Amino acid sequence: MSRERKPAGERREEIIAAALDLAHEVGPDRITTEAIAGRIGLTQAAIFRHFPRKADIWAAAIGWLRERLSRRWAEALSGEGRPSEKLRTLLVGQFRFVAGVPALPAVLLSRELQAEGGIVQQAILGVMDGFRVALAGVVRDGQEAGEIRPGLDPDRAAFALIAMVQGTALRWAMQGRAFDLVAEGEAVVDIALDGLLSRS
Amino acid sequence: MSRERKPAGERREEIIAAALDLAHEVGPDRITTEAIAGRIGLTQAAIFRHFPRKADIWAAAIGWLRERLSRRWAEALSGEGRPSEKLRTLLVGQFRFVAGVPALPAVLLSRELQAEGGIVQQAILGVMDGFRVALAGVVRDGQEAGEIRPGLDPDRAAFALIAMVQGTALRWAMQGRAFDLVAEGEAVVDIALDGLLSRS
DNA sequence: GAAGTTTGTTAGTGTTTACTCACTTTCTTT
DNA sequence: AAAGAAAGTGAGTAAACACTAACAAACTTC
Repeated sequence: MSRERKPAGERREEIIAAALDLAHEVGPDRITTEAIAGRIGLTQAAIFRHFPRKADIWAAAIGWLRERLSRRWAEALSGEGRPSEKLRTLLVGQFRFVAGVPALPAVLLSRELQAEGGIVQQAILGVMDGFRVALAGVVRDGQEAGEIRPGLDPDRAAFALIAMVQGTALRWAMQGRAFDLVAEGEAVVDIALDGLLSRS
Repeated sequence: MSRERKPAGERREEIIAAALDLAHEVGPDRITTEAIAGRIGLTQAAIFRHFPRKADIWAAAIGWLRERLSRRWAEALSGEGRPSEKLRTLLVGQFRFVAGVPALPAVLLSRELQAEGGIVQQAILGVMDGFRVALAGVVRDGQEAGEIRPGLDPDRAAFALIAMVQGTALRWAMQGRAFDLVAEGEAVVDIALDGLLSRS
């Protein structure tokens, strides 16, 4: 009495999407295989045909996020524009991404993905560190171009900027996504960048 | 065969402390009443003598945190010093607090405390908003004293500063508390405040 | 078009977990 | 010292959950 039958790749995507949706709605640690199955119209047991263990769903979801994030950064970095403009693009892009995957802040803190000996967690941290290095590079470019205050440690500045983005996303998550994250994010980024720029 | 017997108030404190410890160790949504009981040397059933439902433990824990946070802010605000110094004290104080209650970031995002119709969540948001208003006030003072750039919306600046603090705490939590939060926090705060100050 | 593979179902199983109940032991009050 | 309240124990229950096993129907391949 199978209602619908789809190729495995497609079903895996559906399962990952459902998991991320549910992470947003009920929290990453509250998701059951039953809920995932229900959302895409399958029985609970069918999930295990595609992911032998529940933790594998998280590993796959993280991989999915990782890929999209890296691609987005690469695009922004290879683009044209002055360093200060690039910085803004990169940071605002982060807000756009989080707005599209609202579960992200909660997922990052979830212990669910410390499964498999924290390998998944390590992968995330690696991606984030890549972003930090990229940001620091742009800050350095900006200093050489005379656009950004010279007496500033680029790495520290990158940490501060990332913290601002993530902190704003955290507040957004805590307030039940009650405000427009991208608009608020732009305002915050503008204040932060203003502080970093050389003043004439 | 009761090993030890303590007055209810004391036991409640112990339970709250154990819950916060465990939230740090295994994550807020992974805590079991069994684990709490084990940590303080009681049987699981004894927990329910002090908190009829598990969610009540969270409500109490949040109350505990709320009280300490408010007290800390009040002290910093009533102190002496120029506005920029007060800002620094307030922000660094936050890092000290989080370092002392490392579970905090994860607890804030946990769905566990959306129990009781989100009343607990509302309380948290209220406290945080109080902090934001206080910060904005100090920023305004700083502007009037000519210490802080005038063309700046104090409320926005307060949001940005809080985001920086919370974002740094988030990173600290994600990295398994692997660096000295207070030291890192001071560095980040210094960069942020530098950006806000009037330059001579 | 038969054989094999892939994707799904139904019906479980063992474990974990919040919570209850009847009873005991310690502390307090008079 | 007796009575009553407060704090704890031991044993259990129902529900929820990840995961399994045996079978069925749909695609693929030759």
